[in-house]
This record gives sequence, structure tokens and C-alpha cells, in this order.
Amino acid sequence: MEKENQNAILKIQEAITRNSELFESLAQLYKLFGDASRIKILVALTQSEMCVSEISEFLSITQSAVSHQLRILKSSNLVKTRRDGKNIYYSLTDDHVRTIIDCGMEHIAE
Amino acid sequence: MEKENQNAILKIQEAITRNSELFESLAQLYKLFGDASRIKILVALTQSEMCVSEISEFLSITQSAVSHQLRILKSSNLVKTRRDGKNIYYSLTDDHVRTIIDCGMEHIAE
DNA sequence: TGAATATATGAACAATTGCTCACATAAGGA
DNA sequence: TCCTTATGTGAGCAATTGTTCATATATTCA
Repeated sequence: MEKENQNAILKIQEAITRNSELFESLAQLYKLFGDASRIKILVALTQSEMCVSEISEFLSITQSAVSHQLRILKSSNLVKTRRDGKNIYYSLTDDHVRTIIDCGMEHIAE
Repeated sequence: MEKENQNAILKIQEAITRNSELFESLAQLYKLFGDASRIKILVALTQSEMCVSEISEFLSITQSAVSHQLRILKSSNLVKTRRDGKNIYYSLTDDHVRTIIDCGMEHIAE
């Protein structure tokens, strides 16, 4: 009984070690949601596409900072862009972001 | 039409500003999942309770580092402890962690 | 073409983070 | 009681991060 339990633990450890890279990318994904500015940007984009100036209006950070964050989100494929004249509109690439945010929200709600 | 859209954006911005603290805690929550060591710990605990030495066995970090991470997870109420003799067993406080991890996994799976 | 507006980018910096090392605390067994 | 094993903790440090500032690029309009 005790030995069976030990075996179970060993299997779990092995599975995690074997899939180490998977969990690294999972952590990398969550890191993107782990910043207040970025999460606010993402939440905004769940509601509507927005251009950089619109985003920097309500976050209390500079346009430059917003651009930097958007670049991170874009290179991670969470958002995509569309140019309209001088403006560049950002939107979510798919619905996963919405799902992940909702998921976290449920935890916060307790 | 253009003006209606502007109003919609304004409402979104206001809603986010108004709930700023909520999104700060949401970011704080995701930050916990944004580290490879912590995520591996959490994934392990979705399978079985484990004591510190068992965890530090398969992560390639010291027991001390594991203790530090577990303290963070515990103070954030993601895990709870149970003492059995010299060992302290860690387990998930509830099923939210599992749900959140699954949610991210689905995104990774593409 | 030149000015104005929107966005991107690189350098620099303070703050945060995750780790190790050394040591403290706690429990069990000789 | 003393030794051993398991875990917790604080200091220190290198790496990463999020921001600002200055400047570059791109588009529109006069």
C-alpha cells in the first residue's frame, strides 16, 4: 500500500520531467497574464478592437509602454493587428484569451 | 455610427478603470502560474499530495528553493499543508488550480 | 514637400524575482 | 539527551521585467 503510493509519486515525477518543455511554455503563457497592464489590455480587447492611443488613454502609462506591451502580446500571438490609416487596431487572435481570463475570474470570485 | 463606437470604447475603458483592483488581483493570480517551477509543483499536486523532499527530487532546484515557492503558493491559498511526523504534505486547496491549468493547456494544444 | 499625428524601438534604470547558501526550527529515534 | 532527517527562513545576488525618455518610422493632410 505504502509502496504503491511511492510508485504513483514516481510516475507523476517522471511525467512532469518528461514534459518539462510543455510546462515551460505553459508558464510562459501565464506570465503574459501576470501583469496588470497587460491583463487590462487583454480584457479591453475581449470587448472590442482598439488602437494604441485608445488603450493608453485609460491605462496610466505612456503610449510607449503600451506599444512595448502590445509587441509582447503580438509576438506571443495573443493579439493581431490591422492598420487603418495612421491607426493600428489591436484585437484578440482567438477566444482562448477570453476563456483563460474567465477562468481566473471564477477563482477570484471565490 | 462612428460616435456610437466611440461611446462603446469609453464604456469599456471606464469599466476597466473602475475595476482596476480586480484586474490587479487577477494579474497577481496568474503571476503564480507564470513560473516553471511553481507550475510543475502545482501540476504535481493535481495528481497527488506530496512532501517537500518529493517535490525537490524531480525539480532541479534545492529543497530551500522549493520551500520558498511553497510558501508563496500557501500564502496565496493555492495549497494547504498537513504534517505527518517529520514530513509536511502539500496539496491543492481546491479544484480551481486544476481548472486554470487545464484552461492554459488547451491554448497550448492549439 | 513639410508639418502633424500615430505608433515602434532602443537605451537606461529601478523594482521585482527566483535562486543558493548558511543557518534556524521541529520532529523522531538511538 | 544527542544525532539525524525534514522543512523553514533571511541575506545576498544575478537575471528579468516594466517603465520612461528620446528618437525613429509611417501615414495623412495642407
